Amino acid sequence: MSRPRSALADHAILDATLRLLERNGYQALTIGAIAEEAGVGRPTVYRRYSSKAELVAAALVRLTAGDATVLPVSTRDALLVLLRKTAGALANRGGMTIIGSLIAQEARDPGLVRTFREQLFLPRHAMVRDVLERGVRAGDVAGDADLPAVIDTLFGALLARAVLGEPATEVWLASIVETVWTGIARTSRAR
Amino acid sequence: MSRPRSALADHAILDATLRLLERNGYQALTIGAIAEEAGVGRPTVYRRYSSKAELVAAALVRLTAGDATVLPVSTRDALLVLLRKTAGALANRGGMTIIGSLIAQEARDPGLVRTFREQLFLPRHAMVRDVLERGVRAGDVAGDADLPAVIDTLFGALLARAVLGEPATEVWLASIVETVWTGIARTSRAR
DNA sequence: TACGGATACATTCCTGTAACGTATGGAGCT
DNA sequence: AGCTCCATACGTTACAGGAATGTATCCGTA
Repeated sequence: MSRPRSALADHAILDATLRLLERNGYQALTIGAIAEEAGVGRPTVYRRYSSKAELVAAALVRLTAGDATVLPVSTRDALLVLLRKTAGALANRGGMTIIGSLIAQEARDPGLVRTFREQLFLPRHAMVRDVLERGVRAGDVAGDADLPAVIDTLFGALLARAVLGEPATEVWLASIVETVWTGIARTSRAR
Repeated sequence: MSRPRSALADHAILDATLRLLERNGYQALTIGAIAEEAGVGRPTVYRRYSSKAELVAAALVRLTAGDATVLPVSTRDALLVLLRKTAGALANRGGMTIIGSLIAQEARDPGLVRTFREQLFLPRHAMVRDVLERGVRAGDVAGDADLPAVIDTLFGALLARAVLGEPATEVWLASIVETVWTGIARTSRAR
């Protein structure tokens, strides 16, 4: 009734959570460290979130932040743009640290992992799916192509690269799209 | 020089480490829990390994265990077999828990992550690469195909599927190989 | 003789809550 | 609009509880 929660503290806490999550992963995250990083008292954090999982779930939602990029008309170029964008999110910041530590949490806290998938993965999947479906209608993409499989290979390549610890360079991104686009079978490559 | 270390305890410790690693991930792993799971005193573990990282690194080496499967002559079938095998290793046991938790450890312990890559990833990559190169020589695979990119898409698809929390069914495996093999571009699919 | 299991120990870290005094902003009145 | 009031948030500090670490000690054993 008399003093509202500080929106500034709200923001600082979620921000600090994301920073530390990228740096050290979920398991190494502590409420105390978050409070310190946010320049906030520890009770202030406990006042808002009753558990680390709840706090992280709230922080993940902020990470979505749809940029709404304008995509090229060419299906292939659109795929490249989307892939490049995701690669940026994975590499610049400790994206793989977040993903890895959350996946490892699956057995102990399935709910958190579900939030993570819904917030970070499904939106991107949907975007690629839209592009592919548009491609099918436009005649760029074969009508019998298995779209979910294509999406898995494209995003998966990013994951594989990150797991190997090598950066997703522009050249590499191009060859991934090229590979998926064209296939590798001799007979299918009209050159 | 009078009493040798018990090889039985050696085995039990490494086994217990792997079991707990699959179940809870690296960060949640504790020396005490390992000792208990192995039915061994805690000092017995400390006597062999001076740190958790060292112990896990030793355990990862045991995980390699080359089966040396006989591969089909058809390049495409060989890829499917290799993929299926890796999918089994990823799903049956908490493979993704191990991978995720180790990747999240990259910032704090790069050495451990390196061991993990060398022990678990590079061997499998090499096998796929061999199959692909054989395919190129046999004329199955286009000579200008980007082999590293192909490997990334194949293994990556497994990772993507696991991150999404969906099982890698036989049908799904087939469509991944089909997709990478054939490509998705309309003009390149000779049907 | 050194290992093995059991137990004990000090140390360190995180948790979750409680207490304190300070600051802040909405409600209600003039 | 300007004022006072007061419930409540805030930061700091402190506390008890739990858990893991790494080492030490004991005694039985190969």
